[in-house]
Amino acid sequence: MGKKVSLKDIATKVGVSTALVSYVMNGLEKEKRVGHEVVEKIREAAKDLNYQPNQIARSLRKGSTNTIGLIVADIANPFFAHLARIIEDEAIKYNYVVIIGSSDENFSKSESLAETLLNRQVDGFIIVPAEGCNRQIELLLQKELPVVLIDRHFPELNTNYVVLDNYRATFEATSYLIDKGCQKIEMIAYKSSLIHMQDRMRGYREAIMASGLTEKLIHIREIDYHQVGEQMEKIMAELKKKKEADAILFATNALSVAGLYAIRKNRIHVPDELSVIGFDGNEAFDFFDPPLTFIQQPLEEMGKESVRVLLEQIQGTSKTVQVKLKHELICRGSCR
Amino acid sequence: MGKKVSLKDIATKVGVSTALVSYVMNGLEKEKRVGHEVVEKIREAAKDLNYQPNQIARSLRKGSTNTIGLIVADIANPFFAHLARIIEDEAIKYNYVVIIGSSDENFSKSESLAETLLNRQVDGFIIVPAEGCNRQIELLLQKELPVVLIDRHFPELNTNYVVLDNYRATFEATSYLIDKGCQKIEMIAYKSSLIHMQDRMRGYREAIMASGLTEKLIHIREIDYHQVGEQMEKIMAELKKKKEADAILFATNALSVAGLYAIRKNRIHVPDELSVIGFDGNEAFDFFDPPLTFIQQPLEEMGKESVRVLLEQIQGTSKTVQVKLKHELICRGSCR
DNA sequence: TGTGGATGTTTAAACGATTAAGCATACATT
DNA sequence: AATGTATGCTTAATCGTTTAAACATCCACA
Repeated sequence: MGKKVSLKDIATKVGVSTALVSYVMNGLEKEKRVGHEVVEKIREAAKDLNYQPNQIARSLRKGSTNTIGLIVADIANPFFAHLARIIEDEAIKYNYVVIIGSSDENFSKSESLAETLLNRQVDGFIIVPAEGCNRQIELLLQKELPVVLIDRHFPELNTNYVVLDNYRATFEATSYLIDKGCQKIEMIAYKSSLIHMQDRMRGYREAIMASGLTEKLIHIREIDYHQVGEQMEKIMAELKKKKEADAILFATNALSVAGLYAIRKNRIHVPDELSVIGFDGNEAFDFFDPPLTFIQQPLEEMGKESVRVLLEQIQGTSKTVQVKLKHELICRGSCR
Repeated sequence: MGKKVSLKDIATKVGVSTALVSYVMNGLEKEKRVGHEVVEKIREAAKDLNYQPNQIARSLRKGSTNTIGLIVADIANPFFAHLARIIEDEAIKYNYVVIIGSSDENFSKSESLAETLLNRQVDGFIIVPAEGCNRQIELLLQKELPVVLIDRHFPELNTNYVVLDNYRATFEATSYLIDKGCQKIEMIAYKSSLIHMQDRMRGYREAIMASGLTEKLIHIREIDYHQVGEQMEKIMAELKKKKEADAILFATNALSVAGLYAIRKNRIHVPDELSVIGFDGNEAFDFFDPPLTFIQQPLEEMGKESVRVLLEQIQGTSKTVQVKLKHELICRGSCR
């Protein structure tokens, strides 16, 4: 491996100490009063030798790595992939690099990921926390590590977060269905104590109550994260047979997609037989027949904001930032 | 920030030198003949203090970071997102971490990404090279940096790569269309000199020739990467009007999706009016009506293999590994 | 002639780990 | 008693930066 060029090489070539070279490389030549000619020579030598600073050495010395650890549920999920891309682009603007890990909604995987990233001295975390991550997040906070939660948060923990106003999103989506004349609206959600899921359920529930419909019409199906396919299949088969619902509201992107598969398989006609609202944009929604009406999250804003907040924390603010963003209901043909 | 625990802290607590602690932490207690009791004490202290090695310091000293740099075209693209996930999972098994960057098919972005990653001393690269990256790849090779190209490669460069057998994929897909009775088959590809695109075109061309159809039926539309939407729109509108094609073969995932949008917008009926074959699996393909027939790449294999090859290179093999994987044609309703 | 302030440069410690080389002791062998 | 060797531990250099502190000139001014 053709030996890398170091500060020392430049110093030797120019005939000065490494300190001067370091100053010049960091643009401190004014402040540190480096002579004009020397500055020139160093610049030239650096160019000649094609010097590239060793970030590892720099990190060790400075105690910061300009690296962000990003933990998502699954980077293969388009929602998180898109978010990751936005975060990556935003981070690089500030000379930060992102290391991504997927937790699969599993808190012990999440913990071990965080440990790995910590050992690599990331300067801060952006985390989509899994169920049961409370303790892990608390530990990070105790160590005074900059953390921003995203997509979900823990109401009992005083953390920074950037999330959707989930309550409002499902409240409005449900109200929309009711306005369209739906009465027997079911919600399909994950079985999860996480606040984003709870809020989505609450929005649905309260929209029904607020509309004057009877409480008996509240019907939430909670699906296990690891058995989405099977359970969804069952639900849809049942719905088809018993015709006990006239609308469905899905609580996440993955659930929506799985639901659409099952709807199609059971030949349920949308929107005649069933009105449907999905969560998060997705190409699959566009090609479903009819195109799906869905709750759209402001991904761009969410990603950028989370980076902004994190960098602020890294810079050392003590104030906690909690952001709730507004959804947009994209109306298309899947509601009658 | 609650000061991190270092080797020194353990050494002090136990009353030995850091060398011994390092040996024990790295499981060299046998080889380096560390006393039994001391080993115990060190282990205990490490546990008590919850010692976590500082990877940065370790990297600086060892000259390797256990980090892989992954450069893809766009991590928000499901194809690359999925690939990234597989690579991430595989890498972590070997205690490697992955830093991902998106080049947007832009060679200068790709170069600056590589530089950023290099400064962070990644041990090797897995790269989906953009057009014009030849020079960049050559430079990396000159520096004897482990590199594995993926998805595409440069035939003039003797690099490691793991790619699809693209020629065969489109050859067989085209033959399949011909067998089904299609005669006026068009291919929609990117305008690109990259070998994967060229091979895909060649497969299409030669399949037509091989089938005895006239050369005049070869018709490839090359779309600019940055104007996919507009150009696709035009093409489909034209096809609809002039009815000069009875089948279409898309050359990539993104083109397929864009194409499907345009097909739908122009109310072209598949497969009656037009048979269609897409590239790479995608949820959108499933919900298109009818579900799309497509060329499926063995993503899992591609990702795992690329990591395997890269780690081999990092370990210091001199042999070059070039892998071509076989596609699978997933037949569904989009070809008459 | 000495004091003080610019100006320009070097020295050396530090970050936290790894590791070759050296030191000390105990014991066995001749 | 002298030598060899196995055992157990320490020392200190090293990786490539950063940066506080010290040092060395030069010039001005009283």
